[in-house]
Amino acid sequence: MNERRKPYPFDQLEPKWQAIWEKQRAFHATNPGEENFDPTKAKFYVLDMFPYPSGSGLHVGHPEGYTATDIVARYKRLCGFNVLHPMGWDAFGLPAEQYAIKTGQHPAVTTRENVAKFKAQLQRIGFSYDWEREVNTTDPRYYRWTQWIFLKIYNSWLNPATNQAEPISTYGGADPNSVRLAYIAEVPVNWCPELGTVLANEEVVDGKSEVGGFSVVRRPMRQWMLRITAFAERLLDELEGLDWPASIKALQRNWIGKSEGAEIDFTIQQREGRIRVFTTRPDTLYGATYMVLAPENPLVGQITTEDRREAIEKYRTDIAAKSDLERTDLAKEKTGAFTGAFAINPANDEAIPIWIADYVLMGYGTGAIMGVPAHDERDLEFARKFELPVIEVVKPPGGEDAIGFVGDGIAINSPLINGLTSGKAKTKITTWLEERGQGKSAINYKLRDWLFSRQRYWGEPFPVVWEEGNHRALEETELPVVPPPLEDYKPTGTGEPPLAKAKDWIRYSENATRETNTMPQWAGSCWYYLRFCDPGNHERFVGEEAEQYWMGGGKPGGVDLYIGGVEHAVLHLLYARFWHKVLFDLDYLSTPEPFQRLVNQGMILGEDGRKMSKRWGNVIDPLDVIKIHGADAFRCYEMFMGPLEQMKPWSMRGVEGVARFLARVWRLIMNENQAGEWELSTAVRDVAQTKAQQKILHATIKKVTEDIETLSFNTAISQMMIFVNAFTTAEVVPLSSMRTFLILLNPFAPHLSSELWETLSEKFGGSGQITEQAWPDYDEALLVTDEVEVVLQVNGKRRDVITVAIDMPDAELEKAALANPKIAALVAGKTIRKIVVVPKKLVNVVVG
RNA sequence: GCCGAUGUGGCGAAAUGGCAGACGCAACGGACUUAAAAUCCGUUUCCAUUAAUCUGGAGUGUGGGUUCGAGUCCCGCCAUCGGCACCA
Repeated sequence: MNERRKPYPFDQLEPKWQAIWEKQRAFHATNPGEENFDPTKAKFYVLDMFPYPSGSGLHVGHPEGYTATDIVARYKRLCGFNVLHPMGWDAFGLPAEQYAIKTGQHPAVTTRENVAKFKAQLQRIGFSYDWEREVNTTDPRYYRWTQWIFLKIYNSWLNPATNQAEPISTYGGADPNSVRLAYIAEVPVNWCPELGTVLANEEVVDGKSEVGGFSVVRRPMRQWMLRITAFAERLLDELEGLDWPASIKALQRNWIGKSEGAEIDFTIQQREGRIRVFTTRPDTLYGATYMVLAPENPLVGQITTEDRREAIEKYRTDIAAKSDLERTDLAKEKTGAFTGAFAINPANDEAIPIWIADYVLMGYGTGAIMGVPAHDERDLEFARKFELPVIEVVKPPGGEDAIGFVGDGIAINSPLINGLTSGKAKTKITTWLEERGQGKSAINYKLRDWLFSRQRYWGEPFPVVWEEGNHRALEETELPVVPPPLEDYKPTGTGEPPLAKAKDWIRYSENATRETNTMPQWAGSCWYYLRFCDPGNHERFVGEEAEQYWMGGGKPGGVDLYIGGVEHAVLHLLYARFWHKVLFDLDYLSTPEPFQRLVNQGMILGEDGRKMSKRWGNVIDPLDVIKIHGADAFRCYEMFMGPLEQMKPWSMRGVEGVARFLARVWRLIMNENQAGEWELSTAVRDVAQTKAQQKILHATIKKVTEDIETLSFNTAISQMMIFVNAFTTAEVVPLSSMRTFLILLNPFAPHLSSELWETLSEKFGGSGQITEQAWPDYDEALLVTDEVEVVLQVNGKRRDVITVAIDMPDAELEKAALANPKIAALVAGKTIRKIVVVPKKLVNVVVG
């Protein structure tokens, strides 16, 4: 009912300091060449994954990572670094467009409103972003350069000789379009006939459209593709040197999906031509008793015999009607059909039947496999279903059953390689095939080229026009290509993008029309970290000097710390690395990798332990928390909950606990007078610290410093609590202890510490705000005391503890232990086998 | 199935191979108060035992191992979570 009294006036001092910081440009990072730039300072670039500004505003998950980076940013500034800590908006996307379809309101308007809301929320939490560097991917001044980078990609190719992206002009072949890093291809997309539109994968749930639940089919359409597969090997290799979580590296490795093996050519019986298969187990070639083509493989029509044609066509039609989900259902039985044709196994010249089956995918390898049922689970299942022969060709090392054994062993029933281990057999058979022109070693990747076009309105238009059926890139001077205003954002229903409705806009010239597809949402986020280095540059996507300073400086270079959610583990982080490498090859960038150190914050669950969602009614709004406890308490609680990377449930009680801690800090320095006003406590005096106070202060400096470096914010806060607990009972609170402590607290609770710092300065003097101070050093010598507690053990079990001089020699410690009555009693009558002495820690007496 | 992560009090969690449970929440007891809130002080892993805050034992998912000593290192198993999934 009646509002509870605030434990300290955060509702006044927090907005006060936020206004001061903004007015003073306190967190503005200066670029080389800018006024006040200090070349003696080292740079530190700490970055958040910028958000999509949705209509519902922030939830408590967003500020978790943001608070972590803010603490690091504030800490590094106090340590004397020139810190780049920016924020922006990844604002192209579906919700704004769908809202536009419903209401007719232009997505730009919706976006502007949402951005304002997000920004106000972030500012209320007191993040120290350099707002002068704010970027928005939907701003023409931004996406002009997104389009410019597309032109660079379009006008490049990967030269196999150098394994680098080079301008297309260095390509000597006849058809440059066949090697461009951006190209056009007919690829299957998710087409929803009911909605009359193409859907992104994320909009398809269980084979149905997310909206309406209509069925979605695969349909080939003309699409822009980016040749990311050309960089597969480098994306894989250069992952190694990055300071990223092992799990994220594993996810990317898995996504790239490198497989080493061989391509083997099988001739077709009584017919011209060959069928090429990819296998990771060329050593099992003698066990290949049949061959399977993907149903969509174009060879199927050519090789099928007349008597089998009807059955094959029926099978292909059935498969085409199936959704991806039905097709990949692992629980279902294997299906397939015999083509009537036979292939010749190059190892033994035996004829083996050629089947088609949907367990072979057109999109991986060559769309054809050799069936080795004895040593592949899927092939075995298929062979059993259709009664095909099973020949064992690998003997397991452990003597288990050879049929169904998929590991490495010894080759058998394989004249050329009998007796060899699987590894050696692979090499030998591959060499043998190579000599006869029937195969070669090969590497395959699961990674596919990036489908880069969308049939959407609210995205970056392509800087491309079409002339007589050919695509042509625009000149850089023609950028930005701005989308036309539309009255109706609905999909056309024909599969043509909404931009196709803008008849005037499409007409580029007499005989050229504009590309009407737009880029996917990932485009803008592929390079935003570069734009932050120099957001106002009108001449270049990022100035050379700025790029070299922020991305090139420092030891490995790049973004020094990047924090964000795991959901971007593969897509955003892989796409951005890809673009970065293209630009690096083309000499626009200083480093081959964008993000040196990556950390994923764990998800924050609701108080009920479930994922926060409207459905469960367990969503926490940061502003509600801030209203009751203040932004500093909110920040500190987010960090105190547990390790940053870990998933953890929210607890309002927990917030109260942290708020109590901050109130204790306040009351350590402030006192409430008779009139109910806060004034500086008379206990705070400019006196020397006691030895004990000095020790705990230095222990706190050490712990907080180390914990910030390792992002262990929860234990840093614990230590500060210990510090405060130790001082609450003190009758005299030394000024110097408080000043140092406030600097340590500043990155965590910037408003409170700023206010208290100012109050102390008013009374005792002192220069500058807390944000202008230097991070304190600790003195290791002050941490040691004259005496230490040494644990006494018998056979590894703690029996007593004694206090001794810190420098007591081992021999004396041993003596003291044996003289201890408890130890003596336990040792009496037994043989002492050994005595382990750990100086300053323990003595362990081993008896037998 | 494959890959990855995680298992510690009533709860969130701490612990360079060296006193398991720091810090916080909750709970209980006390001080202050007419009362409550707030604040401050204390207790709080479990079992047994005790007048006791003594004392003894057990204890970090589970079974082994290495070690004077293991939450921590090694091997096997179980459970939970996340990702990928007919990728030849």
